[in-house]
Amino acid sequence: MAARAGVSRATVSRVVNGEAGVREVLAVKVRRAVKELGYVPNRAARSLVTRRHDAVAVVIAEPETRVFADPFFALQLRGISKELTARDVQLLLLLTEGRDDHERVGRYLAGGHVDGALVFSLHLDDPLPGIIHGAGVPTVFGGRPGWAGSARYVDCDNRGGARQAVRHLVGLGRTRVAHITGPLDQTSAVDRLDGYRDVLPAADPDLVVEGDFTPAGGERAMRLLLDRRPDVDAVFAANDLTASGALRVLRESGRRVPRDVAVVGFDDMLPVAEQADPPLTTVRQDIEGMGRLMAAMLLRGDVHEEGADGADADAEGGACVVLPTELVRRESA
Amino acid sequence: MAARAGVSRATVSRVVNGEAGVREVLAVKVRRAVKELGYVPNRAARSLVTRRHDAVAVVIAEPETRVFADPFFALQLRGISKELTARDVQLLLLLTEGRDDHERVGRYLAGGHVDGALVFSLHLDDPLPGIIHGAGVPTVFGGRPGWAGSARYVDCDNRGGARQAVRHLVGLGRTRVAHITGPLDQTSAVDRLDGYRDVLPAADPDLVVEGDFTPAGGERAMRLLLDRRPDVDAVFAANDLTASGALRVLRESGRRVPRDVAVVGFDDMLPVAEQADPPLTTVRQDIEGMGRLMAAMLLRGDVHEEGADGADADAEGGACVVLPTELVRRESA
DNA sequence: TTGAAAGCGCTAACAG
DNA sequence: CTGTTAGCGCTTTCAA
Repeated sequence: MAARAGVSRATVSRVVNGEAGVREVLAVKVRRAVKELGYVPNRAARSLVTRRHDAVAVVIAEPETRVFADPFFALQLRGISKELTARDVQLLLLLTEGRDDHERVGRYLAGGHVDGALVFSLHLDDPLPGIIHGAGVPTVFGGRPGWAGSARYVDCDNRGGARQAVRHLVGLGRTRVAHITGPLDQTSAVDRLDGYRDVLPAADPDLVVEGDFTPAGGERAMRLLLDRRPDVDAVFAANDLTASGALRVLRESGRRVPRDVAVVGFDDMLPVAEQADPPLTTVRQDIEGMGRLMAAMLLRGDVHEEGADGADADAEGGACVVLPTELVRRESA
Repeated sequence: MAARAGVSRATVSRVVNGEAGVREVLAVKVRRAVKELGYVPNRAARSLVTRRHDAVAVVIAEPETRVFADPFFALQLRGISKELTARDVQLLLLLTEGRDDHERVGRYLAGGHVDGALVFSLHLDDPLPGIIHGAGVPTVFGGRPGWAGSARYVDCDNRGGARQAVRHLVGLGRTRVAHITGPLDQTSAVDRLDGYRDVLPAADPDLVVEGDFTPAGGERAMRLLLDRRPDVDAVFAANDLTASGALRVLRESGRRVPRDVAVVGFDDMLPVAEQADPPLTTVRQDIEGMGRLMAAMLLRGDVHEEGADGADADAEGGACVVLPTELVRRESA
């Protein structure tokens, strides 16, 4: 390689890594040789000396299958992938299920094989985040972690979004606004419930039923709700999947949406929200953007943009970023 | 490390890598030192000399968002992850969208940074598989690739499964059995259609409508079907998502399932099939098992089992494995 | 059975 | 600005 270009290995290295201070003549020669030889630097050798890896781990802690039914992670992953690709950083996927895996992941991360970790852990009592935190690897969490500490994370404004949803319902003149929550061992669900309470602090406790972010959970909750408060005239569902289940039950019960009962979801998961019957009014969050932001934050730099990305420019080392939400009006409310 | 155990680095290496021919006394010392120091071998240094990486790339070529609405990949990924974890092999995720990405991925794989690739590419005209094939990396495809060549792949018996479904419908006494296909630029969709035709070679062409594996596509197709053949008394939908869309339209049209129209799906995607109204009779395939098998096949070894895995033991270098399917009866047919 | 020594392919000081 | 030199941490001959 160096021979082919007629320069020293050091010079090749400088050109390949885009360092300044190489005469253009030589740089050209090197680049030509690179092309001709199809030269690709050996990452192992490089990271052996630089002590960087240009790789980050994405840890998804999910004992349940449920997650996979939800396009949520997939979208976030895609955002992460885009950002990492733009920076030529590799994405290592670590899927866990169960205790043993936690240790394994902890060991792996502590082993220093990656430059950082992006972790998703839904449940408040999950020990994994703690383990990872202890591993001493730079980490950014997806969604606000459950503890009080000072972890860096990216989340959407769950509470604010919930307020938007409920205010919209109230603005429609609805007076018996129910809320089907998510699983309350996840901060996103808790925050959305808090948002509901912000607007309706005096709501009848019977109007709040716990769901689990699935359509089946939404159905169950909606039945219970109808049972306890047949006069309910609006429902804020903790996510679109839940809303779709609720819609089904409302239809079965002979109620018209939005005339009899107005429904608002959360997420704006397109295939769900748009296909719902009627199409769902919901709170949009930029899931893919959150993914990009997580990666950018971990790697300390701005998001590599691809057009005007409204999201949020300032990813610089901030402790946490909370992305705004937006109410999307369709027909259900 | 070597010092701590009072032996040479060479000996440490031998113990760590489980090579035979080290006196047990020394081995014990080394293991103790490893534990005490929390020593983790440096993968970069190792792969620099061994020229292996203990890492495989999972390439998911998907220009569309659609994939992510389908838990299919997620499940397969999980299977892959399990198998790789059992072998202490890292999973690198490569998501692509668009031409540029294809080249990038090709270059990456050709660069020899991984020991192999597991690739998912849905569309027959996708250039990516060819590029990867040309990169000279050991590769196993998820699903039968569209070309005639000799690629290694793991798939389920789409055609046989379709036959099971259609025979079941025929066995129920249905005489006007329709088929809503998947997108016909994917082999799985084509194979399922072929299976339908195997059983019903003389079926009215009007009974076959193209869908796209989504609920929305299923709705559209079902409407068309009802329009063209209002007397249809059974539908074999190319997957569960499609079936769920069809069910909705059937309900709207006032038809009873299965009394008026029997419906069978494909995949046995639990959250979809079980939640459907009525619960879906469908063709089950072991998606997670396919993932495990892909990994096992790539790495040339049997599946690391975790209990009695009925799937298929013989992953040894075989050119391709086609997993059996099973009809699961619920209420829709 | 064990240790000494060489070197994987690269980058980072340091001279020149 | 460029080349020379010295390792990064590991495995692998080769001797002992």
